[in-house]
Order: sequence, then C-alpha cells, then structure tokens
Amino acid sequence: MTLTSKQSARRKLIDAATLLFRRNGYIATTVDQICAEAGVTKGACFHHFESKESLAEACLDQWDKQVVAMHHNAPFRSIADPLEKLFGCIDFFAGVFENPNMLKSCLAGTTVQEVSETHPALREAAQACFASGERQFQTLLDDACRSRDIKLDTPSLAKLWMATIQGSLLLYKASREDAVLPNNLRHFRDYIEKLLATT
Amino acid sequence: MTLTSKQSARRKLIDAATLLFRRNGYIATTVDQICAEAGVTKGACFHHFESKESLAEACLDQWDKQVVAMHHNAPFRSIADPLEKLFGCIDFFAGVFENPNMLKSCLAGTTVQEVSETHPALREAAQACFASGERQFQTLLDDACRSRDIKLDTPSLAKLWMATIQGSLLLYKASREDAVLPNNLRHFRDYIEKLLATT
DNA sequence: TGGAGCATACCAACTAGTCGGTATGTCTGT
DNA sequence: ACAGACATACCGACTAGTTGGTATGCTCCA
Repeated sequence: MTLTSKQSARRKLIDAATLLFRRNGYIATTVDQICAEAGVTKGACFHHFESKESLAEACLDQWDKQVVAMHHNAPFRSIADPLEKLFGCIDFFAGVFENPNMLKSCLAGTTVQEVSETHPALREAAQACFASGERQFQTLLDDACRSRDIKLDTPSLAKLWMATIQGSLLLYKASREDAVLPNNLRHFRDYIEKLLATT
Repeated sequence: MTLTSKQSARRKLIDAATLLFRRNGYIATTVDQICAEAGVTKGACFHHFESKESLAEACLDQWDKQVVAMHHNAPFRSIADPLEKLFGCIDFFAGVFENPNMLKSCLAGTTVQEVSETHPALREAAQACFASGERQFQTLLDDACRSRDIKLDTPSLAKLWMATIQGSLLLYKASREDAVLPNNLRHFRDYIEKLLATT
C-alpha cells in the first residue's frame, strides 16, 4: 500500500505530464496543469521532481522505454523472414497511426523543437529516444539485407525512417489530415522495396 | 523617410520575431526579447501588432512569401529539362542546408508543433506555408512526369518532400549532425529517380 | 492642428518553485 | 510489546519574478 501509493503519485505525474507535453508542448504546459491532470498537489510534484525540467526528463526516459517495449511486443516480431518482418514493422506503425483515437504526437519530437537551444538535458534525452528507435529499425534493416545478401547504408536509412515519422507527425498537426502518416510510410516502404530489389 | 521608418519598425519587429521564434519557439520567446532584438520599444510593437499572436501571423505570412521568392530566384529555375530541373531543386535545398551558417529551423515547423492545439490562426498560417511549398514542388514533379510520360501521385510525393525536410530539421535539432539534412534529401532524390525510371 | 509613430511607466495575471507543517509509516533498543 | 527517533510522502498558502498587454503623453510632419 505504501509502495504502490508512492509509485502511483510519481507515475501519475509522469503520465499526466507526458500527455500534456505531447498535446500543448513543454513550455506552454504549466506545473499546475500537470498537477491538476494527475490529481496531485504541487507540493507532491516538487517532492518527487526537483524541477519541471527533471520531470520532463523522467517523461522522456519513460517514453523511450515504452517505445522500445512497443517494438518488442508488436506482432511483426514473430515473423520469420527478415524482409517480411521489416515490412511488418513499417505496416505496424502505419496501422498505429491510422487509429483515430491515437494522439498523433511524439513526446521527443515536440519537446526537442522547443528546447534544443535552451535545455541541453532535454535535448539529449530526446536524442536518446530517436537513437533507440533508429537502432531498433536498423537491426531489422541489417537482418533483411543479410538475408538477401545486399549491402545498404542502414544507419542512414534508419534516420530517414525516423525523419519520415517525425515530419509526417508535424504535417499532420498542421493539416489534420489522417492520410498523411500512412501515405508517407507507404512511400518509405516503397523506397525500401526498390532498394532491396534493385541492387 | 516616414514611410521607410514606418516600414522599418514593423519590418524590424517581424525579422527579429522570426529569428527568435525559429531559435527558441513561439511560446518561449517573449515580447520583450523581440523588442530588444529589433531595437524597438514595446509601445511601438503593440502599435503595429495588436497581439503577440498577430505578430506571429505576420511572420508566417512573410516566411511564406520569402520561401516562394527563394524558389523563384533559385538557379535551378533556368534549367530547361523538367527532370533535371526537379533534381536541381532537390540539390538546391540540400545545398542551402549544407551551409553551416544557415539557421536550420523552419518557422512554420517550429511554430505549428507548439500551437496546433491552442492557436488555430497560427496553425492555419503554418499550414498555408506548407501548402505553398508543396504546390511549388508538385509543379516541378508534374512537369517532370509529363516530360517522361509517366503518371505519379505527385500531391502525395510533394507532401513526402515537405515531411522529409521538416523531419530532418527536427532530427538535426536533436543530434546537431550536419549530415542529416543532405543525407535524407539524397535518399528522397534517389526514390524519385527510381520512380521515374521504373514505371 | 491633428494624427501617425513611438516612448515611458505601469498593471493584473500568471509562473516555477519554496516553506512550514502534518500524517503515516519503519526501525531500534528494551 | 512499545516508546521514541527518524524517514518518507504529501499538503497548500505563499513569494519573487515574469508575462502579455495598456494608458498616457511626447514628437514630428502634413
């Protein structure tokens, strides 16, 4: 009871902050809003986190772990053929973003745009999220290349993958067109197909 | 003198605000900072703009026009062959971003991330910027397709183009790696080449 | 002489963060 | 078993400073 309630206050703050940061950004979200959303007082918030920035750092750490976990638990993980597994991954993310209830916003992406020049710790935490995502996708790419005996610049393609996702999320926020994400991921898939077919 | 000084105060505010918004974001930039950067007092600022938001709207309008003008005056404009012109455009932007003195940040991209849920007028102004950019690129794509008698989904490719730029700028802010932009644009060019060769 | 352009002084609302205090344990020696 | 010492989680009023925006007046040209 003690431990769970201890965990839950901290956890509730991180979850509430993550939601509000994704929706309204880091700077525009106030600590009071986070506390209200979490159903926790300000005193409790600054008991668990020494500053708003360190709360955001904790959010980014959790975000990183959640995305990694999503990769690990996704259905495409069980596909045997490395190439099909790679395409399964791309299609999986396209499907995730097709869900209209999904909040189409990446914590790392929204945060880093605002704070890259002013909050180095947050910039690095966001960069760590991107690096994890790219590493996981690159592994799939490397396996696919090996299975077909093809050499590609997989680190650079993994960055293109992340850029395509982040750019598409940004354009979605401007246009509110649900098709942006799936369409751009379809193009990405198409490019990978051509690369793995031609060479 | 009256006209020029009138124009210049307004113009100085827009230029200063654009710079600071690109660097630190819309919310984090204060009106006082903008006034200081512009060398103008707050009274003058609110004489020309009724609110911070309307100043940002003016910035986005000017940004849109500047990007359109950059397209129109770029060297690739004079290339005769539509396909070469298209590739000239992609290479032109890759070159622009390769300049280390270039502030790698798009006003529309940074702004819309922060305010898409809270400032509809700014979201629409940013969307207008994206739409202009996509329209111009799509024209080049359409011409290239026509010249080679190939049919492609050019509106969707124009959106991919914009997403690639925006996503790459975002990843640059996180990683500070100069190669991100040119590498991703090279991949984009490669994809277009394959599309125009295959079909 | 009147109005556009601009400066100075100012304000109410809001912000992140603080601080004194409470409630509920947990551990230790007897 | 139990008192006393201490630790952790939490509360919410408070503060010092900041924010976008305003009220008022000066200046200069038509």
